[in-house]
Amino acid sequence: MSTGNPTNGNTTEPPPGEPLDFVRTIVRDDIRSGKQGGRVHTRFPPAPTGFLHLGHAKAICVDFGIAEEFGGKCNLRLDDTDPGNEKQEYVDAIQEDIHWLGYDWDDRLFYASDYFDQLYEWAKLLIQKGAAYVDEQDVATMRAQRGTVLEAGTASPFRDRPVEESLAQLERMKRGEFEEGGAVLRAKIDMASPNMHMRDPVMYRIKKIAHNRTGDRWCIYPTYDWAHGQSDAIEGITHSLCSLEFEIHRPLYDWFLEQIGDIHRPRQIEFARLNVTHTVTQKRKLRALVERGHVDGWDDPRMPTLRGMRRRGYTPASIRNFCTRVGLAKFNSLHEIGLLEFSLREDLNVVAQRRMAVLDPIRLVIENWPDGKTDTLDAINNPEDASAGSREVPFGREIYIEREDFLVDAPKKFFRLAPGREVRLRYAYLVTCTGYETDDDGNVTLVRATYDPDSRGGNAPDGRKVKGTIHWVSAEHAVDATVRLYDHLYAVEDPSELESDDAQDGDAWERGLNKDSLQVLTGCKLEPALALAQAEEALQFERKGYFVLDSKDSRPDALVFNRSVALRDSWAKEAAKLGATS
RNA sequence: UACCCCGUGGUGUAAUUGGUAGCACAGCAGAUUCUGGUUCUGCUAGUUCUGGUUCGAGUCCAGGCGGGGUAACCA
Repeated sequence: MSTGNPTNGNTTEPPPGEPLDFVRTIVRDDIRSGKQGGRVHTRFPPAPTGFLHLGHAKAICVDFGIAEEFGGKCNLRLDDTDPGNEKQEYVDAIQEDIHWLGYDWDDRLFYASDYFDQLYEWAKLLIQKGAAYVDEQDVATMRAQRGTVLEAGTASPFRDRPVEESLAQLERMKRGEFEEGGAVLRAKIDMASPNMHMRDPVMYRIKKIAHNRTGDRWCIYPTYDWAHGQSDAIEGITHSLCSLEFEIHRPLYDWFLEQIGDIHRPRQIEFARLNVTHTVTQKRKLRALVERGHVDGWDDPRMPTLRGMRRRGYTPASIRNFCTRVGLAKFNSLHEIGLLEFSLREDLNVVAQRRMAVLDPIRLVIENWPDGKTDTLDAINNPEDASAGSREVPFGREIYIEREDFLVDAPKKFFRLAPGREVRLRYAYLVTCTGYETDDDGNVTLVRATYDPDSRGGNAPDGRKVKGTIHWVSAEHAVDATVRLYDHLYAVEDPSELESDDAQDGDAWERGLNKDSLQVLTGCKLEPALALAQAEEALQFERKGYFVLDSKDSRPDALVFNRSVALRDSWAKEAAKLGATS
């Protein structure tokens, strides 16, 4: 997948043709004009404070994708400047998930903490230049002094303390001689700036917490603003791509680099983060869903985390394709989840092995089939891929069919089984319904039919047309399984709309959850070949959807399958119309 | 309310930089089909508004309207 360009050193060629999004246009123009020596070097900088989700997938595709397309490189950098929330588990998971998505950083795995020493030296440099100072006020005071978006802030009494004093106090901060919150290092910029981030932002704060990588060597840690741009500079990043909310940080990003002076100057470019209907892509909200038990964990198949989607049966290609379809812009957009589902079906359609599985079984007895006789029929594994070959499927006198494929009183357009009607059993025989039985409540318990002995394989001997084909599973050979049907996490299209109104009710968005996002079906009847299903093997249960063996809960003697996505169902639309008009 | 960013069919995203508004998804209609799947064909539908510059404006200018972001020692 790598399109690296080692022979060309640091010269790169823009990709040919095709309209480019605004970021790629900038990158291409920079290459053409020779900026950054024609080099492209990006980075993906996640904080190791949670698992990667669909929103990250977009950023990964942008960061790694652009580097790849232009023959450049992309670093993986763990932005570990907030010890306490960071965990090694996340560091490992992030790497695993990026690899799974299909990207790689070679030997360029970095941590912001790799630069703590350099950052400290630069901090002293800024103090010496009179561009930073140690402030010993408490948080609340500083907050009050910052002013508001409407009013200018006021200067800290420490703002103009002597350079030597700040230098000495910073050293004391580093040695742990202050309590947490006792002092911070601040950039000296402009307390009246209309941009709040320029009102003497904090560069270092004290946290007496051991760091995942640096242990207890430090008790002062750089803030995002002080760490990020400098890390980019150190790594020789050319284009530092991030989301829109950092737009207002850009003046600060540039200011720090300007102050340091003679170092590499990356360019920050912001683009819109990914929003998808019927789900959320914010770490905070996903965490709440897990902690409040609305889902079974970060890898619940309903979660838009990469791990959840993987378990659900999403493929790396489908996610990557979705991300390129979604595009890159500065407009805050909300993408239909249908596009994600389309991307999944598109990929699965060509790779999934077809199998037959009856999810809501009802017995069908073929009255003229000899008792005890078993036939073995040939079934195609994948009509989209001849090389997938075929398999054998056993057939007998009693089979299971889908409850919804039989109707006592069927409308004309219902091309399935009903008294007196003929239907094809996929890859098997043509059968005609001769009757049915019900229980006391009127529920159908059994369907009776006769088969046409000359229709083996499913072809009518006289060429008569049989419009309907239904799937089935031999009762004698059926394998039992639990099947989990997943639907959208949220019933509402845009969960973010729920939280806006009432500030008191910060968790209002949870009320938009889809109560039926998980439906567990037990006693499903599968064809024998499904007993051999492997984790992450793409499967299509014919006429029902794409499924995958659950990688966590399935056992050989208690199979569990997850529905990745349903098939498009034009009959459902038709049926809805019929229902609506009658 | 201040500052910054952004407004193109239902959704999202293009338009050779001032010259025929294209593509994908969704929707609708039809064809094909041993999956009501797939595939194929056709259709519906759009430049936020008002002025200005120009032979010509989605594109440039001014103003309005609308949406988003920003007042953590999170990133």
